[in-house]
Amino acid sequence: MATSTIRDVARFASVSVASASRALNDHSGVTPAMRTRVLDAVAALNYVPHLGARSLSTKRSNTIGVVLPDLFGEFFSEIIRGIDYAAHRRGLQLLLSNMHGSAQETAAALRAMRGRVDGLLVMSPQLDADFLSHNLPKGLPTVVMNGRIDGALHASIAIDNRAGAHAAVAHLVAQGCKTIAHLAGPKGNADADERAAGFREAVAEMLDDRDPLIIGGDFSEDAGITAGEQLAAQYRRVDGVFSANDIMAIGCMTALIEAGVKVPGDVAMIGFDDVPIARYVTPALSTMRVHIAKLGERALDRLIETIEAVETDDALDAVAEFLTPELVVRASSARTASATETTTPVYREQGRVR
Amino acid sequence: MATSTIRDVARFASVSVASASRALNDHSGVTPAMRTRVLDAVAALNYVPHLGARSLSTKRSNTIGVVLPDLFGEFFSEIIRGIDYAAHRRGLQLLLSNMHGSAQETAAALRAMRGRVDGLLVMSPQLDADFLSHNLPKGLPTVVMNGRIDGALHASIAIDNRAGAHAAVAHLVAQGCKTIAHLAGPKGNADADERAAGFREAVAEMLDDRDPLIIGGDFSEDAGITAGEQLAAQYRRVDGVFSANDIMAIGCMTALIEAGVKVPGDVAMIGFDDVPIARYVTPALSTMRVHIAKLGERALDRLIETIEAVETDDALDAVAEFLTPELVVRASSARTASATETTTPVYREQGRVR
DNA sequence: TGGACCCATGTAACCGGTTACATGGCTTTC
DNA sequence: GAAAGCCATGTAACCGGTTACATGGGTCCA
Repeated sequence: MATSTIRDVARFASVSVASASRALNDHSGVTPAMRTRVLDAVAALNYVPHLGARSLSTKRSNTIGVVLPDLFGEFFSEIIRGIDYAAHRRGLQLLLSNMHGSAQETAAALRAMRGRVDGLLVMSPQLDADFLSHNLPKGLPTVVMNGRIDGALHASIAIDNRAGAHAAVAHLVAQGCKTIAHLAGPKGNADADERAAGFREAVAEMLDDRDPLIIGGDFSEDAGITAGEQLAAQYRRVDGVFSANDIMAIGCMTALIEAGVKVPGDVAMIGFDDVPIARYVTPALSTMRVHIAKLGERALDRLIETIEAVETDDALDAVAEFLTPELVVRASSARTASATETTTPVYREQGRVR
Repeated sequence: MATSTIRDVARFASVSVASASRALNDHSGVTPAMRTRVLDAVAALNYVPHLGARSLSTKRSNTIGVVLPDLFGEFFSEIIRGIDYAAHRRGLQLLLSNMHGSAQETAAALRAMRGRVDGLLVMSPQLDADFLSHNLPKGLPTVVMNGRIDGALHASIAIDNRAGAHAAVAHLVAQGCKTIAHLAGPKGNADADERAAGFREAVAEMLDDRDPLIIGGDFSEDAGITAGEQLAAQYRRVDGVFSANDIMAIGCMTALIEAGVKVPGDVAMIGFDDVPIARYVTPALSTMRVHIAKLGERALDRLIETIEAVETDDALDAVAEFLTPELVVRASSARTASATETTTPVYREQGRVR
């Protein structure tokens, strides 16, 4: 049963392919009689349009390319969920391409999008602007999530990591912490680097500490455990820890408690991201909530704007947009009697461009 | 800067389009001189092939369509991760289509795949076989994950929910439970229904209980909490709970503990799935581990086999394959002194066809 | 020296849609 | 009653690749 084409439909209905096409796409100027003849033929032959062929001639694929790095669980699904939600609303499909590994592979993934998508969503905390702007197919509308394209060549949307770090430190200080350490993410990761930088600024500002303890990590639970063991062996030095992500914070907390250090009694702990697990650990983890799904959703919305702007020849300037994380206070940092599990928006600098 | 086509490349290099195409695709019978001329032109014009056009003429898209229902966090990302891993190894891309909502929408999503993918991976715990086999584009190799296509029209791969339920009950019985209740998933969901059926069989067999308590749920945490409150109010009746998924088990546990019921002292608890959170709650949750990523990976592998079989005209019979969940014992069910956090494979019936 | 053969290259058809333009039958209008 | 105009339909070109087949120059051998 070879699948049938529009020419089969036309032949079966004894009309021309042009008429068949017009009838199928609800064009004006088609007789009702014609329409039903074509539709009958479609039903009889079980015809399904070949969308690849269609997009070749219309230059529209109704598909958005999504290129993501290797992401740990929740982050990945949440961002896809956000993108998918916005795409679905518009009847768009998603062509997904994870880039495990090398820059070369990423370049290949990017080129593989040419001619299959109407626009591109790229997330690349590891790659620099040069590489991207050199490898993105020209003429393909693109929105960069969470990277650092400084040249303003492309629209971008990112998490305001600095503001998040400031808020986290401010919270710990408000809880009475005097010596705060930072559990950092992998070097070279844009988010991790910015959180560390924000931390440095904040402790310098609020505690006049210009040489704070920064423990290297890689966003993994094991790194958190190692850090916790290290801290426990010398814990007198710190009374607060700001971790670059939740998973490390959880590992660190586990190790500290295991070693007899009280959390939050001896050391207050705060993470970053608000992954679902954060709520379930004991003590529940305070964190800077990043609305990841919204990041994806907003990115897709902006991509659509960009695509439409290109179509109408509007020049749309490639502004950077920021999503500000939200402070979520839970038990792990609650040293004072004040309420836990409250979320306090801080450092609203939406729209700020660096 | 209009993006250039292969004809531009050919013109620039003063060769024919056929030669350009051959040089680009490493065909045999191309002079080194010719190859370099073409490659130079490609570099000069910054040419990137239009993959949509290519797949139209080769009838190969190197893309796999993935149609999933609305899935809660970890499950979604894990299955995509598995599929992506296997796809990536083969240089394939993924065209993603979530189906929120109606059957009609799902049908649309399925047709939208025609002409854009080489094969289809469909997951549909909610939809029945008739609907699927009626709406899947004919002639498109398909593997159904986790659904119930009984007609053996398509290859399928699913979780052995019955075996999982048996193992869970067997474990609770081994822990000394005499009266076990089931916290069920949404009616109409194939997985949920099978887990409930397996539970019924198991308690009838092992405890001679033909009318066990089954509490309705919908896979959400809230449903678990409600169930826990209900149980606490009358908890003398049960000393073990088998929940159809982990999230409900966690909600249930929270509510029980809140109400002063000891877990596992008064009531032993076991879930299903082994989502990451299971390890982190207190007490850590025993569960039937489903290797979700492997499900996706295996599904893709089988799809490739199917595609290759179609190409070589081999008849490949559409056998159903099952993945057996693995018992993971943690604190929530540890009433005897025996080891916790051990995984014991049980009910290995891999390859069993119903 | 000429015919057979090989092989690198070119010409043009094809994949399956869409759509600009041509066509021709009908109504409208003087 | 014929010219003008409208509108439903058909013809064929086009999107950007691949590839079957034609072509023609060079080598080999009788």
